Amino acid sequence: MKIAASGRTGAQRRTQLTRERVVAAAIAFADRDGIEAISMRRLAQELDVEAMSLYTHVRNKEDLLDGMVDAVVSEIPMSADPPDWKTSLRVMALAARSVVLRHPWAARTIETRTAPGPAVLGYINAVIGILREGGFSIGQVHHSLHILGSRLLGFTQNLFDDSGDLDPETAASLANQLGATHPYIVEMALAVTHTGALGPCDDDVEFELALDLILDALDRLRSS
Amino acid sequence: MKIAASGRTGAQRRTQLTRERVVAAAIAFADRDGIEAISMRRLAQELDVEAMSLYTHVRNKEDLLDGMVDAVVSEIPMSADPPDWKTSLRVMALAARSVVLRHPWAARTIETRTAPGPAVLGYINAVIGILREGGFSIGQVHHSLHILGSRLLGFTQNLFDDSGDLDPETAASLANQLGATHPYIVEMALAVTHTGALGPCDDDVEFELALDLILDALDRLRSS
DNA sequence: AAGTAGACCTTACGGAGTAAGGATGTCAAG
DNA sequence: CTTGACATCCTTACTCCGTAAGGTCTACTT
Repeated sequence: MKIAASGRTGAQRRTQLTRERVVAAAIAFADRDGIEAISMRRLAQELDVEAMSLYTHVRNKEDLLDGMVDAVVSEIPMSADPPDWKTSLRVMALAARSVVLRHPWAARTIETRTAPGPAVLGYINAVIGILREGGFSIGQVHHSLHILGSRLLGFTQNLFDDSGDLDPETAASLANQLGATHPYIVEMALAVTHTGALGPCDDDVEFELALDLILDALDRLRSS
Repeated sequence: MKIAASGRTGAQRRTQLTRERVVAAAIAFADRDGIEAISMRRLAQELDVEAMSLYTHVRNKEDLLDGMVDAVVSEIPMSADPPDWKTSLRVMALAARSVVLRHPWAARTIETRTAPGPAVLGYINAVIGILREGGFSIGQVHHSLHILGSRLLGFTQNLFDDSGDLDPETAASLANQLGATHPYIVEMALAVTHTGALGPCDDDVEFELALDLILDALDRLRSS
């Protein structure tokens, strides 16, 4: 019996609420007032709606954050025809950085995500693809991802960590699904299993390898 | 008139609550149940005390987290007499990593801190000291910190960001205070000001420089 | 004995996320 | 035109959070 409820013709109150509109509003809100300003109630207010209505389009707040991150990542342009791997990667890293700088909350939020969305998968697939096409072996690509670290976003670290603990059945079906659109990710993921070409990822040796590469780089910086 | 309150002789209920005990309990709790399990109420329960009692020893929850991070950083051993800069840094990075791995919540929590505690300051001072003694110029040290990035903890990024926006007066007194114990930090901080030897830090060029160094490192990795 | 200071407790407030269920509108089948 | 399924949005209510305000108790000083 609220005025607002009876004064309009139901669903077309203004424009239909959708997941996209909710996520977009959340991003704009976070850009303006910071990520900690986002609560379901306040976001709802921003959309001229009650808090619980958001749950029609978003499973919960975590899901909302997932959506925000994925939307931001999808802003990163991907060059259609890449030159050599090095400039491709360079351009990509700079593009990613500029996008993340447009959304100051993004870097921190990305690091708290656990499941990658479609845009994130596409992005990672592209990165791996650049390296593979550039002549890197699977093992070298794996090392490279560890070395690049958060430099091209930050969620690459934990991406393949769980690939070991799902049964072979679902793993195979998942690989088939992804294989069509994200072949490089599947190749990488399959290599980083107990039975794969690389075996399970040993974070300790990866860290040491990356560290030594960087220390050598510092050495060269020193004598220049 | 509660039983718990009258059944003991006041302050020596078990052992006095102190900031150290509160922080230590919080760390143990977070190690066991994850950082998101920590609430003032639950932590108080863990210490057999009411929530508000914690505020006698901790300004607020942020202060508690600050304390936790600083305590963890203080666990990182620092070699008394360093050999060459490269192995010193290597040992330090590996030590830092092993400490952070003992506290899975630490990496993420560190990145949300804004003000460094004494242990963090000591740690950063030691890192800069290693590089300076190793023959790096101030500018080279600055670049190195950007390149190392989160590899030796993660909070180095934003440390000097605010050094520009405090008036010269307090800056000078602060420099004097710190100078005795943390000379390398002061040297670095003074260099990264508008009037300092390096001028204000341009994050964009720092990022590009670090990126290019890493891409070159990948290049060498590829042909090996 | 009286006063002071500090450690700890009680109560209470506003805000968070979200479970459960109700109202209202759209639309297809009878 | 009616009916009923379905989606969207709202209402209410619950538990938990951080912490402000003020009370009580103990130990120590004077």
